[in-house]
Amino acid sequence: MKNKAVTIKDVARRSGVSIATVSQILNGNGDKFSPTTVEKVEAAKADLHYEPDYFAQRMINKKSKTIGVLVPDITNPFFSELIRGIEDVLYQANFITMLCNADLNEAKEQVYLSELSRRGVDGFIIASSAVSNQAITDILRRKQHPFIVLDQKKAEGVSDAVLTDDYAGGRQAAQHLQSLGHQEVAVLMPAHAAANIQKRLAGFYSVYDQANVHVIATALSKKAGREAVPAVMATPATAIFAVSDQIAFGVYLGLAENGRQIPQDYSVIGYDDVEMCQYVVPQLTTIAQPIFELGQTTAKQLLARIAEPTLPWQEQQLAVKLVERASTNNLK
Amino acid sequence: MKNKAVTIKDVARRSGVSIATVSQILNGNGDKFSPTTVEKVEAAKADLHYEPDYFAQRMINKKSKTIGVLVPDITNPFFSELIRGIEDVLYQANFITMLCNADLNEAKEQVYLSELSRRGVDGFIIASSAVSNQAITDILRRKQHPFIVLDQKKAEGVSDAVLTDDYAGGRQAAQHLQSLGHQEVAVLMPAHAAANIQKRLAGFYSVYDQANVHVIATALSKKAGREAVPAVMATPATAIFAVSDQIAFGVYLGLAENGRQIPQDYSVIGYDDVEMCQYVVPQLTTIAQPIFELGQTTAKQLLARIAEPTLPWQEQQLAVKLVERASTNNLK
DNA sequence: GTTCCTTATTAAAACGTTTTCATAAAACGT
DNA sequence: ACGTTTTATGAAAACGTTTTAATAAGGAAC
Repeated sequence: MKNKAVTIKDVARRSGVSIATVSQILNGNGDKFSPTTVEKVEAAKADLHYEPDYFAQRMINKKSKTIGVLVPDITNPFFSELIRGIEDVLYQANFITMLCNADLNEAKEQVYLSELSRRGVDGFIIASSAVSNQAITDILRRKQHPFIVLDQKKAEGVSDAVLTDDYAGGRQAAQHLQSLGHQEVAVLMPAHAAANIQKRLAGFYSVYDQANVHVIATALSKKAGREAVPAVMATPATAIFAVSDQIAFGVYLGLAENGRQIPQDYSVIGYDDVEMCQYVVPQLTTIAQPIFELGQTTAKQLLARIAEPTLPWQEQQLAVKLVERASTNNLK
Repeated sequence: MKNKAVTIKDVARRSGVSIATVSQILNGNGDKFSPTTVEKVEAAKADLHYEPDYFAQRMINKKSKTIGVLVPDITNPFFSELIRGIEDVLYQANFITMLCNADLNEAKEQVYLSELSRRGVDGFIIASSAVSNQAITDILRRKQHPFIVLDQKKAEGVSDAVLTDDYAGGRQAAQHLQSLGHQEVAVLMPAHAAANIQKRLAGFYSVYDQANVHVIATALSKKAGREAVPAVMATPATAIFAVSDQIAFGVYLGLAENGRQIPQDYSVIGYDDVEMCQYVVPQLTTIAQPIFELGQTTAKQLLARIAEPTLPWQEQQLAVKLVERASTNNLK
């Protein structure tokens, strides 16, 4: 606590010029000054280890080259992969990303959102589904923060969005199972699922008749997947569509505990294509979302909006595709 | 962009008092003012949706109630669980945590570190092993930022630290394998491992003779674990000690690809006890680190240091324990 | 040698707060 | 009615920058 921070005044004093001169030179306008002056200032800066005070700077330049990312749960590999994609483009654009883990806690989400806002981030990426529209509207819109909501579309024409084609994903899963000869199938998904997950079910219904699909309410976790197994076994289903790989991993355990084999007794298909799918035995057939690319696209779009705030709202949709591995069995 | 931010002046004007009065009242010193004044100010604040400018405040109050957390790879479940623990205590203490993912990239790490520093975080938790001592010394120490390095001890008596008992962990793994009758065992770990991982090996050697352990250089990833399998099979080992669960998961796949069964052909034991261990088939026997608690302890210690910067450096060590599941086989 | 550009530099204002100190008004004691 | 204390409020300084407009000094032009 002894070193009182070195300020621009110290640099000015040591190099025998005014603070205005120091500021100019240090901000790249050095060509307007004589070489000797420039050199003196540079030297003084180096000697003193001077670093401009961030807060003082921000009082003038309102921009911070930072963007805030809000995710519901960092533990979920989907989000960690997503973040990788986001960081990939943000870092290259010299933005730094501040990540907040809302931890499935809406209050926390609010706190982080307003905190990031106060700290002058230049924009937000919100992957957290719990954020109520109200919170978004209140905080983000009033402060006119550029933001982009990811992986779900709450309201039309009111913000940018990047989505994946959930309907097609659900449809492909269904088509795959049907082509394998499964007549009755169980779908594992949350009771009050976000819009994107609802669409997966809708896509599924475009192939299977409602009478032949058994929807079982399951949270988006391994634990919930495991616990859903008895309910599945109470139906005539021979195949299971889990709307997230996490659920599917839980199902693996649940099935094993009940002495059932994958894919002989049950075919299972997941959703997301998290890295772990390849390491589980048998390897998990799943609907692959381009997670990394989703992050990249989102970040790019946010950057575009920051650069050009008056652009019309834009909505992008990324394709998904079936990745066939070893967890589904042909009944024919 | 039309609404120029509302400042304290606007509030003062609207409520017919001075800005000093507004500031006092809004900072909880309202009892020094007449009730009517207080009420006018509160009303004006509400009407105008006034929020004090963060940067202006920070120019005065140097504290930010934020701590920066640097991790090497958010994708790794070990770190995501750790972060959960950290956030758990930080959030309760009304601190907000800013997470930066160094992405195994040392340059990125440096950038984030200095960026967080500039932004006036009150302290750091550094779980990122790539940070060179040099960087820590330069940035953190010069600025006198409280910080704590996690999961490794680079230098003695130079900072706080929280560790787990890696030596005991390695030892327990070895004892378990030995008690099962394994004579020759393979250890999968990085060639230039961090200090904590080296200790696991040391602990292992306290049980097994060096001649009977076959160390195979393996990065800390699933992919690397998978690729290490042929090398393992070239040794007489009947058991595999992977220094992280990630590696062990890779080994599962690699063994399956080579037609070997766990635990009949090979016993495998992991390290960390990530949630996924329970979901893999067979369930993975592993050395459990108290990951969440590790995060909590670290955060608490940092908070203690911030509150009392002159405390002597403190070092805590947490216990680990063997969790026996289904991936190890008794040869006797 | 006066006028007029350049060129190199700086004084001062601004950013939006918090805090310290002074002051006016009211209340009190006598 | 007058000093004294208390209460309620505001003026101004400070935080550390960036930016704008002004100034001094040097040439060049005539």
